[in-house]
Amino acid sequence: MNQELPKAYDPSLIEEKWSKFWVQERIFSVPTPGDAAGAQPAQPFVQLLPPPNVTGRLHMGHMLNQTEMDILTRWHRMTGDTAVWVPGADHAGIATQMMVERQLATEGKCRTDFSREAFTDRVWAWKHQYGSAITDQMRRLGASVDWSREYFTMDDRLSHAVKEAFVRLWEQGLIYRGAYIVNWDPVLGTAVSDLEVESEERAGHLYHIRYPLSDGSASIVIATTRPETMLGDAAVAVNPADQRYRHLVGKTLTLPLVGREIPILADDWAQPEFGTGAVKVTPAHDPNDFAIGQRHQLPSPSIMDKQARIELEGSPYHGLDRFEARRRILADLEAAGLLVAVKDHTLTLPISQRTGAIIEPRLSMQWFLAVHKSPTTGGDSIAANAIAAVRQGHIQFTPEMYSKTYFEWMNNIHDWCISRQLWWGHRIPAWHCAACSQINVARHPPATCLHCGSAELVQETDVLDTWFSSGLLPFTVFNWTGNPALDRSNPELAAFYPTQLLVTGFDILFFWVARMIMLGCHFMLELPNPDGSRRGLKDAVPFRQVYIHALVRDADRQKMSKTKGNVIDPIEIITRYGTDAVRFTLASQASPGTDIAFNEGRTEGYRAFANKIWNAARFLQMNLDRAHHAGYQVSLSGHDSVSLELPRNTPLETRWIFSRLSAVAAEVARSLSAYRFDEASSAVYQFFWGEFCDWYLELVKLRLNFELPHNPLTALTLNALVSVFEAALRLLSPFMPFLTEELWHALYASVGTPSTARSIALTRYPQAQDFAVDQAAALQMSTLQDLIVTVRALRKELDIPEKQSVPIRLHAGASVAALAQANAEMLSRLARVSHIDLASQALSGSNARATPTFDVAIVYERQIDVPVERERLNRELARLNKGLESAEKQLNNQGFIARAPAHIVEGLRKQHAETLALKQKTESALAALPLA
RNA sequence: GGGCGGAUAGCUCAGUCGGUUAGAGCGCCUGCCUUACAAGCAGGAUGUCGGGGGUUCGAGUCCCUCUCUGCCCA
Repeated sequence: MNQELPKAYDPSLIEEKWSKFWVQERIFSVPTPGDAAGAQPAQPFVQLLPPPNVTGRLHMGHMLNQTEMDILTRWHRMTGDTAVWVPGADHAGIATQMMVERQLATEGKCRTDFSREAFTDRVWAWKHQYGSAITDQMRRLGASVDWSREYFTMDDRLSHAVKEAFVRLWEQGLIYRGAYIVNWDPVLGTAVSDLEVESEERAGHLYHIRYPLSDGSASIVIATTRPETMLGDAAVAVNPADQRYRHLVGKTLTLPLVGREIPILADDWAQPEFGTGAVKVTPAHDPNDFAIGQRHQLPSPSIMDKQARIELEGSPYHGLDRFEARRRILADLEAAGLLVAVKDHTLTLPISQRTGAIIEPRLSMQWFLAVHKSPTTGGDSIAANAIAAVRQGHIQFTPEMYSKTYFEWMNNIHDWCISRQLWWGHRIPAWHCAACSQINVARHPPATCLHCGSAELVQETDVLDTWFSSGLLPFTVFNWTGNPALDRSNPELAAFYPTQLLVTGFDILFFWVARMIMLGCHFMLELPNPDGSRRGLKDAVPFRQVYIHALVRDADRQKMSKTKGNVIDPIEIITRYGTDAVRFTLASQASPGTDIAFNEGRTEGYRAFANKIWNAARFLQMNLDRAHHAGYQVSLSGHDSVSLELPRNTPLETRWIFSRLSAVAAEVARSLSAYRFDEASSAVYQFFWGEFCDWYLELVKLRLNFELPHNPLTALTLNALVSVFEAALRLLSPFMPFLTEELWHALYASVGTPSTARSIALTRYPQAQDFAVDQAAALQMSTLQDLIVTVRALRKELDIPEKQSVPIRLHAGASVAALAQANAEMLSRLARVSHIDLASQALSGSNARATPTFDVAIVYERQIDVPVERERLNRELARLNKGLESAEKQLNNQGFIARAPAHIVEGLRKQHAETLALKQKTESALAALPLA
């Protein structure tokens, strides 16, 4: 042995070392497969890390996501799959631009002080300086990503692919430009998508304003919550069925303060019961009004600029902020006697997710992706394919209910506004011709207009929505070019597309997951399968499985938020407890569909678990040390060749522990394939602590005897011990990669053989079939455990000092009796039993306990606490009676006997008989209690 | 308003196809410094499965209904 392990587990001493080792040694790098036609890599297991914003800091959601992905990746890698986990970061247009603008603000500057190029240079500089913060944090989590494949969505390679995708969509007639009402964020000065808008209820007012008829004969009172928009009114609408206004339809009104004449028209949109039943129509500043305007061919005068200031040359309100304009207009209307009423009204305001500004619906020129239209090149629409891919089961959601959410959204999806009026992002590859005003969309800047030949071309200033580029990632990270010849011979696409799994939070189900499905199905349908056959939806999908994970909340189940101040910083908590303990905490609570209440108490518990394993390793180390001194040769032959044939003289506990190992391996595999991280981690925890440490290590102490130089039992046990521990470390390694890596190397060092791999992560994951299973031994061990636990409980009750050994009397069938006698050493060590007397009669009385398989009594003169014992027995009796009652009720039911399956009836009969026997014993024990 | 969930021990959650007396972790109580580990060991207590109704031989589990509660969309 080279180095002794410190007495207590200290994660800070080992974690940095291994996270550096994994990265520097490129342990998780997966080489590009040789060529597309060549041998496929084993079974691929490919995942994309949901790219964090380059501006981001690691939060608990990331940590949960990465823990789950890492457990699955390490597990698949160890089962022999080609596990590729691709990391990267998102340029996050809006967030990053805001970050840099804030930085400029501290220097007293703003974006418009710079040229576009100078500004984006600043953003790049920012990115180079701070942009790796989140990926640096990731390394501390032990995420086994392939860093050689790391990307940034603004890299040249990806930018090129984004441009290509845009041009192709344009060529297919799926991208159009037009003036539509969009959600305008006046702080950012850009359009944002519906998904980036949240709604908020606020107390406001409903203003009733009188609009006089142009002929002066009458007037109409309209109701509005946004009176300033009246400057852009194009009409007043009333419901065609509304008797109050029917006679006025077709007449014109004179718009107060403006003097423009506008028509009164009939439209179903006007609800008679809302306000006064008459609504103003402002097509350029309200999506519903825009629709009315389209139906009635109204003009749509725009009255606000990009900062939501009134933009109306010659008007007294020109240049005023929208809310200032509102106050002035209301005052002026009131002065003119036209403000009829002001009523309290709760209104739902659209709020920009990013800036918190009130969204101003604004008519503007934007670029859209048509999702319901078939491409001119043939095939189904983007939405149709995306729906079909899930409907036909090519993509499966876990939990399954998210597919409903997905369908709900996809079935109601609108064309996607993909343009943003930002400077940071992928610039739309379009050029406007100053001569003929036509648009030129091209892969390279055109010298002259394709339509009129003019050289007066101006490049489009808009950039693409960030989610457009991230929606392409499942194929662009594998070097998709859009060039059919190149893509057909691209070995990475051939080997790694579709990816197997996407693990992410529900918050980006629409933003990202749905967009990847839409764009993936659309583009990859064009590319033939690696074997040259035509690709169907089944293989065009970007991933086959989607696992939606839960939200990490605080210990009181509150959502973490900066304003509440309850945000748990993963790095801070890792520093205190170690990464492995935090990972295990998350895994142990991660079951599909359930939010995680992050409780530090549990993390403390799992740090104790890590410490427990650490100390088990020290125990092994100590014994290996002794073994070496005593001249024993211990072998740890290989991580994937545990002997399935145990030597004939293998003691019971070793037969048992191998059987358990096999069962736990099966359980972990079953759980992980169902994303039951909670069950998998609990199975490993239970095995390691509850079986390996609590029982096996204690029993092994009986067999390790270094007094005699060549005790075969000692030799055999030592070899089994290191094999089991080594396998258990492998079993645990996806959950606790740091600890297991350290101890695995230390174990090989202690044994004195070189380790069989550079990292435990590259060894074989324990499989059920790797270990000898001995059902008989398992059953015997379980009986002995019962006996030991029963004796311990009895001792406790009799208040026998822990160190004092006492004899027992045992009444049981011949095989159980023989088993106990044959393992008297075990009973002696674990239950301090000095001697076993067999009894031919059933044992009852205050020193005895009965179970279905045996009765046991302790020979000890001290009297028990009679009232306490009476209470316990009565409780026991009540429990047994309850069971009997329930069993008898069923057994007396003819319907049950006739209809229930035979094994159920048999089982119940057997149980009834056992319970009855126990009841009689309990009753006589009760009767035997002295009256006190 | 539309859609989707949830309610089981003090807390956080499991509970498979409806099947025998409903489980785990944490917490709590009692005893023990036992040569790997006090970050430990041993033992123990804890339930009207939200209320009501129905289906069934049998319901925590399936159906209806009510109450409370969370989320998404408009």
